[in-house]
Amino acid sequence: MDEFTGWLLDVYADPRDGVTLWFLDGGEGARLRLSQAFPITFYISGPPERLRAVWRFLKSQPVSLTLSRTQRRDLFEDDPVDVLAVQVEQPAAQPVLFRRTARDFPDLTYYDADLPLSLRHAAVHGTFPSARCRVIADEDGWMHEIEVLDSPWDLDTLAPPLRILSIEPDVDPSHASPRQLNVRTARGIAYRLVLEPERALLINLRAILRRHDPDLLYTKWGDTWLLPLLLDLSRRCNVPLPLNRDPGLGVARRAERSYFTYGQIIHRGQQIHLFGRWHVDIFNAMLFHDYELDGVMELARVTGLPVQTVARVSPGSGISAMQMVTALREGVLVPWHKQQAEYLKSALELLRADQGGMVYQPLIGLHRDVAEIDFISMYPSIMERFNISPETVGMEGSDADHVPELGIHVDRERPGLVPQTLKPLLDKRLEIKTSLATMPSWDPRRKLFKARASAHKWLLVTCFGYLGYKNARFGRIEAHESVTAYGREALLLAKEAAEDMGLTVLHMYVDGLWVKKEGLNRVSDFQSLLDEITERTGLPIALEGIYNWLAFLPSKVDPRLPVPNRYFGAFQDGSLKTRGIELRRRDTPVFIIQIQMEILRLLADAPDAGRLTDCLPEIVARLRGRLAHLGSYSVPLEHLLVAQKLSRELDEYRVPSPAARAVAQLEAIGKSLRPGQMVQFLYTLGKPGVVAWDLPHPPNPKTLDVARYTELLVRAAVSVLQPLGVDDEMLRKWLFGEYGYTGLAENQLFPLDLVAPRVDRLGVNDGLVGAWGD
DNA sequence: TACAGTCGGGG
DNA sequence: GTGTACGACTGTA
Repeated sequence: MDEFTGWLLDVYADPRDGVTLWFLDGGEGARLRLSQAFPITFYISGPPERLRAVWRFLKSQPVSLTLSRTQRRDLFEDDPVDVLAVQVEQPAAQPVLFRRTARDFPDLTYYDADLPLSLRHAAVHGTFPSARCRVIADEDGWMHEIEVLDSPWDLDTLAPPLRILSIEPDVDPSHASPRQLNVRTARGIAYRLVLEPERALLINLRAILRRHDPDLLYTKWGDTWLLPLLLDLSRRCNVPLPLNRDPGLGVARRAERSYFTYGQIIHRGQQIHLFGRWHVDIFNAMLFHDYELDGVMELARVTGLPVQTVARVSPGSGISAMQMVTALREGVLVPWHKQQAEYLKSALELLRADQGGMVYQPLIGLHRDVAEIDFISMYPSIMERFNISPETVGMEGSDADHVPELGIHVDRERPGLVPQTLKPLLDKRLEIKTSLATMPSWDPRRKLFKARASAHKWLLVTCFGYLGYKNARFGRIEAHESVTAYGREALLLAKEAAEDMGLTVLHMYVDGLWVKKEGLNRVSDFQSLLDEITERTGLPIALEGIYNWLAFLPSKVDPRLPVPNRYFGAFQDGSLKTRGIELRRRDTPVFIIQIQMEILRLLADAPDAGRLTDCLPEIVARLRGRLAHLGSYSVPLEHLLVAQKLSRELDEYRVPSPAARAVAQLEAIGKSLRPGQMVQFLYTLGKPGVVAWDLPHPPNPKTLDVARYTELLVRAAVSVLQPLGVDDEMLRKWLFGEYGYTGLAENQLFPLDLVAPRVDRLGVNDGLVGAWGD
């Protein structure tokens, strides 16, 4: 028997026997492959005669299994339910057996049937990717004991010394033909491998893989281009390529797909998963740019999902995974999730879709010294504090709480499944943020902590969608309604607190409010309000910042109407916050974004926030410069690209939108794009008015539709100058007239706290801002 | 003018 | 195998 301490890298069902676990030995640095017996149980309920039938069916299957009758707890039932327990000896055989059973007995109810193996292992042994473990194994490679030594909730953990090999082509393969691969180790050893001749490429790459034996292949376009290409070449040239570390297994491919979630279409390229080694394609990973590898590792630790999985899924699946582990540990049955795609709504979708969050009508115009106060992780905090969970809502009890507005009760006595899952997450996020607040800027851990905080943020943001959605395993509509009801109440309580202290509430939006009072403009001035709100609501709250100036914009359709989420402002530290304006949209060309940002920067850096109009001569001069650039075709074409996401197949477009015309050009040369993929194009003169990027011949800059880009520029400029009293006509005169900036008329000079004619205000509403008044 | 198509949101 | 918020805004016919 051998004992060692090391990091767990991976757990997967082995088609040969049991489960395979990979460890990084902390002592010698060896990578060890161990096996473990790990039988899997799933449960079936239904009428007795049907259970007898499925019993006979299962007995006839060529799978080693044990059947028994037992009772288990269904979260949605008061009493334990009678179930047939099916224990399958070989974990790799279970998914196949289950699919076959569900196909032949679709009328029965299945539990614990479709759970990722790593979650079952997490529930039984407390394991998670990169966990430090003490392991006892025999000479034949069978593990006899495993003890997890650290916790995913620890802040300071010893990270495994991973060997990382990054591979990327010299150019983006969807836009050009790569000629070589740049291969690098984390220690800085670099190789350049030309793609042809193919045999040489394979032999070189094989040597590199053997020499460095990486734990992680870190690629660009590895899922969608590189690994499929290498696998294909390897087969054709008959040169085996050890992409897997586990030599007995082939790589796992998952097909590309387009699917709907969060109200929009998403395209996922095909995926290549490896065994005994991770493959992460940073361009096929959702939100990767937000939290990078550190965030991926953190997601794997807290969710228990494999690294290769969390690198590619939305964090929402992570919350679902955590709930499943909680259920498994508590002995609660996990219902079979029939839909594979997740039709979830984010918090913001839900608050608009029905009885949702509080949305207020802001006071249009420019305001000074405004404080923004936000509830921290509002909806998760509410779930945790008020014990909101599918099984606690609607339950009367000795310690039941009354949900505001709804007239239903929430049982506070027994911690719910969802709050139980959320509590450590909320605690850890708070701990991370607290540490970051006191961590000096030079501390090397800052990057790691920031990435972790970002990963946690997304986990918490998406968890609300799972609670509310009826297709979620542990979803229940009353639970989600309770959360939004508590949320509205909290915001109203906060508003009352502010008004009781003599502040004006300019705006409220779901989990934040904007307040001001003459003479208050330091952080300490608002401390008593924060304390008061915390006191009244019991929820954590923070001062997002104090704006030197802040503008709430009117609707372009009806200038009398405010838009709840179209605003921008400059905080006292000089940073900007913008919502809803052109620079926030991903279909806005970089050229336009830069200009809008430049204007905002000038306004944010203005020495006197009370005289922002003093910036106008400089702004107009810069805009004229930009226009001259545009007119002389000296703006880089990349900066003029418009990128839009395809919402449908080309032949489903009923109107030839610019994006559709660009795709048609690409189709004509054999490049087809799937729904959910981005198409890039330039606006050009004449018909068809656009030219797709990625055509074989670069577009002629002289064909650019300068007038159209000018239009976009003026529009973006007016959006941000309008609160200073500059309208479209005025700006055009200054930009295209002989004299340039000629000044605002006396009566147009911007006064402090300029406010548009006041329209009626909206209090609590039904989530639909447009539903009030005429 | 009608309506088709795209966008955001969270920190 | 499934399903598609809602309001603001822009573009086409």
